[in-house]
Amino acid sequence: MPRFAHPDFAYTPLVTRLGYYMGVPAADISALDALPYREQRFDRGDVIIARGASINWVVLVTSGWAARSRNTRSGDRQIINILLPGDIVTPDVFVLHRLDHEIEALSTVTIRFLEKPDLQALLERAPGLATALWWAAAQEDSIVREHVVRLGRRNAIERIAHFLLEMHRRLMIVKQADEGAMILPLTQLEIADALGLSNVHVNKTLFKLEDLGHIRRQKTVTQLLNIPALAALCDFDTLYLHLEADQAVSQGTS
Amino acid sequence: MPRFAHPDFAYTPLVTRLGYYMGVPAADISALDALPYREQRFDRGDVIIARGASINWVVLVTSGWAARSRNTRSGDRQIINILLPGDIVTPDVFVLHRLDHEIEALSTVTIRFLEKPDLQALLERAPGLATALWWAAAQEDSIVREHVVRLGRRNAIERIAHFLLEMHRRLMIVKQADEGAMILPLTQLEIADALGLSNVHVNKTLFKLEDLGHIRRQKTVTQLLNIPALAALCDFDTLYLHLEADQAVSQGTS
DNA sequence: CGTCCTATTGATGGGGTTCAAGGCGTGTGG
DNA sequence: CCACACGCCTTGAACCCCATCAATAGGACG
Repeated sequence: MPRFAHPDFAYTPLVTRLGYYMGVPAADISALDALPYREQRFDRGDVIIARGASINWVVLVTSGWAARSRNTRSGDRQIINILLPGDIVTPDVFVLHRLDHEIEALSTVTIRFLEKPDLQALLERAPGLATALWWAAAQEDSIVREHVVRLGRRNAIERIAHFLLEMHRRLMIVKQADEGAMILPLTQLEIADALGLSNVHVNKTLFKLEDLGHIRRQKTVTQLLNIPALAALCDFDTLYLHLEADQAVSQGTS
Repeated sequence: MPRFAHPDFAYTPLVTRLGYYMGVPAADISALDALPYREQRFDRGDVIIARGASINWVVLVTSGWAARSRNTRSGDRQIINILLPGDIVTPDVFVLHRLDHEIEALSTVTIRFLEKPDLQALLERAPGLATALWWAAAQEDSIVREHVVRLGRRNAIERIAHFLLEMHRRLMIVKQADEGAMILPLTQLEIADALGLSNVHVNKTLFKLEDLGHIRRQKTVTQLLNIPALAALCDFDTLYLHLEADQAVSQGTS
């Protein structure tokens, strides 16, 4: 049974994550944790923000998993992006007045609400924080663009391999995963709704990945037994995560 | 043969587009046109910015069509978003140092390059412009999210209908389309690469839409003969375009 | 100890891909 | 000025990946 690194309790996950963006003083960034906030817990399945709702707070994920999702007329659901601890739920709250999609809890989550004026005042004092937050928002944009490629031009096994690798990388950034293992609190239906597949086919494809010896699953723990093989299988390239610290290590292939 | 509204020659398409964002003084916005710039023409098929290139300019589309795209190892291409006149090619140039996808010319395009410091200085003098540009960037994010839904949970005919409606709306915003017609300088292969389909199936599906009497095609001109029927077919809802001027008119359905 | 949700597995069918061939328009060079 | 090449469109045929349907098993929870 793999052990998981302890989260860095000194900081909120977002502050931990922003540390990946080089060139900004740590003091600027950690000032974010000093802002007054309200926190609320939601349970799996809860709608955190409804589609069409007006948004008036800066909203962050502090713990647990959530998702941006859309429900179609025919009853299908598409998960647009998974939101992990450290993700910004409402990056555009200063310019968009209504949310065009739904925010949904995928596990028990803690959501932090900041007052817009509070953050605005802080950003004027700490311009480095503004830059770092902008980077975080840009990173999510990039993740969504990669999701488009995943849905448009990869088959089921490639989509799932790519998805697992992305989740693992993103969890590592906020110190919520081990080198080769992570906790995935997702049902196969939720993976299916993220990847544009059916739950049945997700199930069969997960077994295919296990039979290949690339992953192992035990309850909510997913082990990545052979990350290079997984990356080769789906042409995974971390350029889109814009982790400058990585650039010396892994140069993009294609 | 439909006639097309004359573009508003007084302004750059981006300035025209930013006029859709209410509550910002027009003087702030039109100051954008006063910035010094360099413009360059590209021909269909040219790579405007290569994947992995470092980005040092604020880049805008002034005329013509371009695309964000990715090529997979197996030789497939996925078009992530179509860039029209008035679109911002590098919204994240101030925080990301390399482009994770390719910018490609889909027709003859004029690309405008602004110096980062020039724009930065202007934004300090005209904060309303900063807000409006942020809105434009947020609108593109939203369009990409909708693309995820389109790829993940819609079939071929719905994808194409939805795509045509989106292109028409976006062209209307920059005064490049008539009420019921537009010029689409795209090959069927390019539509296929945008929608995750094959060119063969795009061809057959376009005929299906014509047989239904919803569209008509003559060379590069595409007419939308029955927009309500098209919208009903694919569950098109403009909420994701965040056009405040529309909100009184069309409330979201689902 | 029933109930509900999730996981699992097999069978069937269809939407879309792939392969292949022909037509059409446009540009280019002899 | 014609011949040819090339890119794009069009159409048919065969196939396949994945959806759908259905039925069972396995927890978690009250």
